[in-house]
Amino acid sequence: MTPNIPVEEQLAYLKKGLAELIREEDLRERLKQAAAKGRPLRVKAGFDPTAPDLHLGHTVLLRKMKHFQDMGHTVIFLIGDMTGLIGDPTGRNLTRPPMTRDAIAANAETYKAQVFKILDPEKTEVRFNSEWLEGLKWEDMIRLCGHYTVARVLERDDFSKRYKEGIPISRHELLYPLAQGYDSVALECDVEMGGTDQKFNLLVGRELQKAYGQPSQIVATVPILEGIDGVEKMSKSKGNYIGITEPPKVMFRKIMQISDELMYRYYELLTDLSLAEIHILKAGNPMENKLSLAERVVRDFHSAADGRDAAAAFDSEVRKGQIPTDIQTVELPDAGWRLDKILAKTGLAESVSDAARKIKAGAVEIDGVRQSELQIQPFHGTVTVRVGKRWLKIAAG
RNA sequence: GGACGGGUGGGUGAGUGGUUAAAGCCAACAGACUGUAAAUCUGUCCAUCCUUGCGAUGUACGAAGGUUCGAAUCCUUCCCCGUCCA
Repeated sequence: MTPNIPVEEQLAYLKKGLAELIREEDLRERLKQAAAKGRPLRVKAGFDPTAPDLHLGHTVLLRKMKHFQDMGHTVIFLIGDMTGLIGDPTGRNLTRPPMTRDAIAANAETYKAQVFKILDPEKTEVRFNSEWLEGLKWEDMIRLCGHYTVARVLERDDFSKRYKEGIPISRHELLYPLAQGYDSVALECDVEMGGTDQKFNLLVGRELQKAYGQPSQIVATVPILEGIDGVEKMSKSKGNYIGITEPPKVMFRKIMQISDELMYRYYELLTDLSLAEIHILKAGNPMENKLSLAERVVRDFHSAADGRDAAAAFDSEVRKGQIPTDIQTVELPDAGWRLDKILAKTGLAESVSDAARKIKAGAVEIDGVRQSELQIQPFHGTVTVRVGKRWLKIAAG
């Protein structure tokens, strides 16, 4: 049931941090109806089944979904197992192999474990779009396609760009927006959310719902979070992401790596601080602010204790240059006393060649002594090896 | 079905018979500097071997063959992609 929160108050809360809301009037109206009938709104957001590793970029959206839950509404976490077959438009022409039921189920579990760090499980429906898409017959498909023109699909920015540049577009990709729109029809969504890059697809949902005799959903987009490089959007394939299941220390360090400018953007999109509060922060010490952001993020996805520990570790290891306390120990592999081979075998370097390069570059230390030779003196007991920012204890047998 | 054009290293993208393991740029990785931020500068960026050398060997420019002392570069076949015409 919807708690009795005044509509205007809900609206203000939900609007905060949105990139765009189409249309505000409609949402107000819908909220009123919901309140009058005691029926929570159905708010959908779709996710790709092949990438269950969520990163901070996804959490911008999840946070907003949570806000709808806070207002008593129902959130539908939709896993696009059918649309996932269509694949990533920016990728090569590799057709995605159909996922097995088991794989999809496993991914779903992984998703749940992650999203419920933010979402309230009680107010979340987890659904799969194969539930309705799988059963569509040719006739249904034809009717569905009949509701949308090719020209309109090609209006989508990335399609038109690819088309102009002669980059292949396969026919099935054009189905993606329709399928996603149909999801809204099947679920009778009141609101659909997504990143700003999803705007086109979200709008298709509005049109299709109309075509199927339903009121058009409200579309709410959230800003796209830049990756830690500060340039491209955060994405796993670009390697500029911070995964929400990454260990506290890694998470912390990655945040410390971002530029000062990006830091405030992260404050805006990844914390509940108001714009006014962030504005005040900007007058303060950037280093302190960044440390505090890093700790805050770690706390959100791990625990307060983890946040403190990560902060302490950063302070001692990075700022004071002390040796980490949690270095793993491995047995000395059977590689003779050639340092390059030892590094390769223990995974400190990608290959023997890579190890040799790193040694030459002066990135390798044993017990604090920089190494420049491949051949090392035999040692007894355990030594501490550093390669760049990676540490490992190696125990001689 | 026809006529053209194209497929190069993680990504872009040069290179049309010979210091080309393949320019430049981006990413990445190290080092310096710093707030281990960013920016900047420097170096590295296929693998293996050792005698660590501007060393040797192997592998690499869609795939398979062929021509040549020598091919990413020429020829043949195949695969894939785009454009135009039907």
